[in-house]
Amino acid sequence: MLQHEEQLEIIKRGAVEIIIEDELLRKLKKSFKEKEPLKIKAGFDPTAPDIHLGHTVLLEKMRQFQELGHEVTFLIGDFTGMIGDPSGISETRKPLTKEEVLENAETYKEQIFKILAPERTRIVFNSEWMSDMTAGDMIRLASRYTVARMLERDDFRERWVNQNPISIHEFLYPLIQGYDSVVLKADVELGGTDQKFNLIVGRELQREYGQEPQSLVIMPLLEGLDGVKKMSKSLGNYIGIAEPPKEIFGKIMSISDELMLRYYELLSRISTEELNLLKEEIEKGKIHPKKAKEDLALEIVERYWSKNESLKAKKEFERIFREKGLPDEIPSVELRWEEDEMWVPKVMKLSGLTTSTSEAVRLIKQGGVLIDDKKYTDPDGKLEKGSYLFKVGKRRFLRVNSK
RNA sequence: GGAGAGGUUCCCGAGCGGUCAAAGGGAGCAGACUGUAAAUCUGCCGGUGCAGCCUUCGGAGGUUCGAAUCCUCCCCUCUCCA
Repeated sequence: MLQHEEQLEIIKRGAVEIIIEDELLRKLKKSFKEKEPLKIKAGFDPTAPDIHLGHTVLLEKMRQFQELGHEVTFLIGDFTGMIGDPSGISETRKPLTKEEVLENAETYKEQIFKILAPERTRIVFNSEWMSDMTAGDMIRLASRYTVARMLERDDFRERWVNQNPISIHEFLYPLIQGYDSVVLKADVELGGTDQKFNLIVGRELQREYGQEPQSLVIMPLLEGLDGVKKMSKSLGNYIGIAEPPKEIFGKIMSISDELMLRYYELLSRISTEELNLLKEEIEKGKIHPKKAKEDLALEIVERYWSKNESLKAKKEFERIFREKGLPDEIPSVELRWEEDEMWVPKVMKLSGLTTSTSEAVRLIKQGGVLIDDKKYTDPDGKLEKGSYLFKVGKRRFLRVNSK
C-alpha cells in the first residue's frame, strides 16, 4: 500500500474538487496505519446500462481506489429507477420494472468488470433498504432538509429561474441518495460535478445520523464528441464501451486535439508524468497530435477488446480514410426492383441509406453520393437491376443487390 | 381557490387572419480545407418524381373564401396572491 500522500496524488488526478482534501488525507492516513480499507461508494442509474466513456471516468477512479487497496461499492439506484426520474425536464421517464432493473444490472456487470476487479467490487441495490422504508420514515428523512436549500442546487435553480417544471418527488432524490451513504457508512463518495449537490446532502445526512461525513471526490463530466456538451446517449455524442473496435477507434480519431488531452487525463492509464511529457512534446511539435490521438485510440480499444482488435481497427481506419479505401466488411441489402429501372433516390430510401427520397436527392445534389466508387450527380438517374456499392458521406457504406 | 403569462417544426425562439413549410440561432447532414482533426467557409435541413400536392404550429370543435394567427371547451407549464 502506498503512503497516504501518494495515494492522494493519484486520487486527485482529473478531479475537479475534493471535499474536503485535508479530511480525506486524514482518512487515508488512518486507513494506512490501521490497514483498514476505506469504504468507497459510487452510485449509478439503472436506466442506462449502455456504459460509455463518460461513465468510465468514474469507473477508472474507482479502479484506482481498488488498486490502492480500498473497498469499492457499486451502487445501483434501482429504487429511484423504479419510481421513474423525470429530471429530463420535458419527458417523464417511464419507471422500470423489477425484471428490467435486474436485467440492466446484469448488463452493467458484464461491462464494469472490464474496468473493475470483480472480486473486490461489491454491487448493491438501494432497493435493499429503501423498499423497507415506510411513509413515516420517508417524511422524517424529508424533514431534515429545507426547500430553500434544495433550490441551491444548480439544476433546480436553473429550472426554477427558467420557469421549467420541478416535480416534488425530485426533491426526494438527493435525500435518498444521501441516505444510501448513511446505510453504507461510506467514507468516500465519487460522483460527477452534476452530483455535487446530492453528494453534499449525503454528508449532511451522515452527520445527522451520527456518522463522520463522507469525503467527496468530484469528477468532471466528460465532454462528448462535440467537445462541448457532456457525453450522453441521448445527445448522440458518446462512445459506448461495447461498440465495435473500429467505431471506438474512429470516434476517438474524430475528436479535437484539445479534447484529446482531456480524454488522456481522464481516461488514459498512462502516469501523470508521462502525460505531462506528452503534452510538452506535442506543444514543441516533437509529437504529431494525430499520433498521440492514435495511441489513445489504441489504448482505449485494447481496454475493451484486445490488443489485436485495436491494431486491426487502426489498420482499417487508415485504409478507409487515408487511402480512401473500403472497410473490411460492407453491409449489404437485398432489394426488390419494382421495374427494370429504379430511381436512385428511391433505391437509397428503400435500402435504408436515407430516411426519405428528398434526403437522397439532396445528398446527390451535394455530391455526397458515390456509386461503385464514382461520384453520382444525377438526381433523376435510374439504375438497372444489379449490384451496386453505395458510399454516402464519409462513413456510410452499403452494397445493394437487386432481387 | 383567485389573477395573469405561455404551449410553434430535433432544441431555443420569432410570427399573431392571406406574401407561412413558418424569420433567426443551435444541433444535424453534405461539400471545400485537413490529420475522417478542430476552427473556418459554402450549401442543405417536413413529406412527396416536387414551379403542384399532402401533413405540421398542445388537443377537440367553430368563425372565415382563407387560421400557427380569431372564438369556445379541454389538457399541460410558469408567475403572483391565498
